[in-house]
Amino acid sequence: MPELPEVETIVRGLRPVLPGRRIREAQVLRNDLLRISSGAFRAGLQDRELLEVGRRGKNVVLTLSDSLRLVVNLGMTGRLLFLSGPPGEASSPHLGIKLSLSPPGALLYDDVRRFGHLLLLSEEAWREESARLGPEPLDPALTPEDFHALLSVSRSPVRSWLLDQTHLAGVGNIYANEALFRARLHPARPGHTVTPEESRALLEGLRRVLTDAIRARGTTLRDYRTASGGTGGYGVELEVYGRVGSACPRCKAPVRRIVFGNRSAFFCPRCQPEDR
DNA sequence: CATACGTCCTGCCAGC
DNA sequence: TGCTGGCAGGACGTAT
Repeated sequence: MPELPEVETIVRGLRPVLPGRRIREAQVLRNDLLRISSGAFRAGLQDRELLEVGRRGKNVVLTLSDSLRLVVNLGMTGRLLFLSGPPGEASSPHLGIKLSLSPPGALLYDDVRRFGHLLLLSEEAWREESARLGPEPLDPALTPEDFHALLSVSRSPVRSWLLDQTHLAGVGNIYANEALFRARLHPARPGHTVTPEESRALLEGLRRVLTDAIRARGTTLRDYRTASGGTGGYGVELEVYGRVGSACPRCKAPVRRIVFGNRSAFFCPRCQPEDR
């Protein structure tokens, strides 16, 4: 899916265009993207103003009038697209939700696999949801000491730990693997064996990778698009993710792929030795 | 409680 | 050419 850099890119694309617009009408073409009835969803959005656009972890958070929150989680293949001007026949085969806006424009949610979902929550309900997520990796308030304290109480492989949104919010498989490469940590290292120095390097690597990816407007492997429909350019900068067999950019050893936790992990066996 | 694994869904691509 | 199996950025539910 869209991970933190992709969601942040979408948010930055929507921020200049959504606030100041009102939802004239909501259409639900795919019911299973919602956890409430489409009638309740449509009624809840109708005539609400769009006030703010934010992000928490991998969620796009739209603040509406009456402090309601429309929270969009894009799953693996979700797209959130803004169309300006009068509603054209913006038809995609997997269009799930369409919000018609005034002044004229539209916000579309499109999702091939439909692993994503949209929530319409009160301010209080959103606060509770948000509290279940871990800290934001780019928040300067998260210190290396905090980070190590969180990681070092887990017996999970560090790659799995990074993917757990209750530990840290926003990291997915691409950037977890890239950060581990930069920190020279084997993806299967149990969290509690990671030293303070190593976890400092991991947090630094993670922050560098995430900020570089935001600068490139994210990684488009296949489905991800920015809010205006563009692609992300970070794919060419990936050092290990998806690069089985190609030369490690540091030492030229062939990149390996292993599977655990039902996900692929990519790493350099020489730069990221399992034992230490 | 923490951790591990299968599952949801569709599409694409390599290999036969 | 056409089919089949494997794989995909996520996250939830269930089992242990």
